[in-house]
Amino acid sequence: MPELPEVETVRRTLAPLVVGRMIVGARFGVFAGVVGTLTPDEFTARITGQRIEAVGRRAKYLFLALENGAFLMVHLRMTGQLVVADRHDSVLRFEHLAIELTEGRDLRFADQRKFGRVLLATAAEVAALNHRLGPEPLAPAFSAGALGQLLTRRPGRLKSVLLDQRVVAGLGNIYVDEALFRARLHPERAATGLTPHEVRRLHHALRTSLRQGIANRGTTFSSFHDAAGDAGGNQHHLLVYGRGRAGLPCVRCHRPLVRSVVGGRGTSSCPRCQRIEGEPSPPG
DNA sequence: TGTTATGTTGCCAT
DNA sequence: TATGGCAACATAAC
Repeated sequence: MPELPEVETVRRTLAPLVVGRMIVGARFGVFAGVVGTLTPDEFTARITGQRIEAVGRRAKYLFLALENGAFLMVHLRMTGQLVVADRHDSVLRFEHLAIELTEGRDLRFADQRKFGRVLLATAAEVAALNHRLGPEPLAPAFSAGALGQLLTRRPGRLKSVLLDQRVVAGLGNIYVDEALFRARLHPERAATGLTPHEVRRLHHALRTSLRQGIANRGTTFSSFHDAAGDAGGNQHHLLVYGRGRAGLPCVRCHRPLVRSVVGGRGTSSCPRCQRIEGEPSPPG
């Protein structure tokens, strides 16, 4: 679930709940590997006493800036959740870490599949990660021309290239499928073969899909919740994602959507509106 | 009850 | 070096 709009939704709900509060301790569940290679004691010792100064996002990463210049770098992967709760609230299902804050609050990290991580990172490590990632698709500098330049250098299928975080950062399976449908582009088109007009359509579609996701506070299928524990609403506004398997009708041409596998990822698309060759036909 | 799919990404082989 | 497949894990649905 957590792609750029979901992570941004967590950031927005988390920030007012933790910024300005100080870390006073930490508790661990059975999976201590959630913090990487540090032992629970090391992790706890290094963050205790630090005030949380800001909550930032880059791609699908969240960064909690600590006053000593270090960062707590969080990646939710598939099923990670970051929730603020009261100290005495019951342990969450799949809870691996509780960072204890002032005023009796906890920042809890839960993750059914144990892929997510809460890592303590230096500013240099954060800068290195930032350097490895492609541009933020909602940043003002991310123009259609910039997208076109990135795509011309990337062989491979369009969907796979868009999912590569080094090309554009923050896109995932949901929003790529949504954007490709909006742009009427087949996911298996060669990324280098788009016309300038198609690149402009894709650029607009990406930003529209992401902005809609944020406006709806993220897409919740099962596990995604914001830092206050609330589900998102964007699942009610998806055009194609998850709809190909059942062959639900295309909202544009009303013919059945199809499911395929592209780059190992389940993919929903409209075989009529998203053609591999040439311009798609008008609806009807 | 076994098989398959799931929002991500890093590793390994080619 | 770039790309594609798969594993990491737990669960739900078929």
